[in-house]
Amino acid sequence: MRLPEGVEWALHCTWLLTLARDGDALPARRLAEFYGLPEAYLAKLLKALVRAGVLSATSGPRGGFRLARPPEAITVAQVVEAVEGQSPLFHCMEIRQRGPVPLTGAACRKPCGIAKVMHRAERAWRKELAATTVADLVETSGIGAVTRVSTWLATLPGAS
Amino acid sequence: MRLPEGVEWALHCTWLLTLARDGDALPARRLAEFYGLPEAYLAKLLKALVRAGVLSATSGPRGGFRLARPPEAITVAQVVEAVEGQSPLFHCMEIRQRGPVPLTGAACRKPCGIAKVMHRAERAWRKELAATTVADLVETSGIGAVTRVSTWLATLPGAS
DNA sequence: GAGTATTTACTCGGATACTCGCTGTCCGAGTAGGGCCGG
DNA sequence: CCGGCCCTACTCGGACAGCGAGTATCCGAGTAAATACTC
Repeated sequence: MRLPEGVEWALHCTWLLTLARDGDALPARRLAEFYGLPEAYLAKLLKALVRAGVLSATSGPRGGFRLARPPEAITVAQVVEAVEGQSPLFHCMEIRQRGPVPLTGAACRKPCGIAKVMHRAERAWRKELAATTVADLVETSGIGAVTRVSTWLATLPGAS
Repeated sequence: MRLPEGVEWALHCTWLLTLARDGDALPARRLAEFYGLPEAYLAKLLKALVRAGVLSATSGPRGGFRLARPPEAITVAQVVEAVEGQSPLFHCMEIRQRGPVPLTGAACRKPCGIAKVMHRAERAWRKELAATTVADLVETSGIGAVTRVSTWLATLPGAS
């Protein structure tokens, strides 16, 4: 099993938009160009981020995407959930209720031990993702990564 | 994204084999019957558990699967990895090295902040899975689940 | 009855199709900036 | 020169194909028990 690659793209783009939040909005065309990604599919992901309230979109010339909230209020978990949907990694199929001797009734009110462990692990995973904000990502970015973005932003047509 | 359903099946079967470890080996046919699962596909998963050293298989009449190690020495993480393969949930594609202004050289020796967060979260996930053994699952099982298995095992042809 | 060779039925093991979600793509609706015209 | 109108080009938004991992399945190799036969 593997997390969709789009999660990584969404995180990188959100990080980039944080660095550029004082300037104009960046269209999907530019973001895809910067990271060498397929434009149309990246637009699909950014759309999901807009629906989740992480980004805001502007149509028309000089339009594009920008952060909908300050980066301190955007966690990595929220970006992941925006792309992935909020479906849990583990969904118990209740196979204990199947077969010739099904276990049903009051015995199944509580999840089984396997589901408990999987859910506990998933909570630990999400907790770590929620503990880091996009602002934290920017702060811990290497100086090389930041200057790389600044240099590229300066080459854009609408650079101030 | 969703974990494969086979992970759940493998965990339930390992748990069941722990309860039955004093008796005969259980063939995939019986396990699939008990949980109402497709026999051939379950056999494929059990095969993976054998390759991982979690189960041992015996061919021929009265053959089947049993635990290869005491249940205290089998963690949930090992069962998950046996089925899933040990590929990580998040694999950084290094998109920072792509595009018109690639970031290459010494700046990419260390993983980016996004990869760090994802890896940290994944370690937390695996740590929780490794903290629980199959023996723990049996101990915390409800009495209903245990009696259900005992009742069913008694109906088997080779029941002692 | 005991031992042995044979038969038999049952098991795992690997190789082979099918299905759904992630990936990738397209065109249409909407918007805002720029250009043109008239006053 | 200034204001208003129109046009254009650019953006997002939703709907439509392609591929790979997961799902499902089959048949062959191997084994151990049960059987039949012989002594």
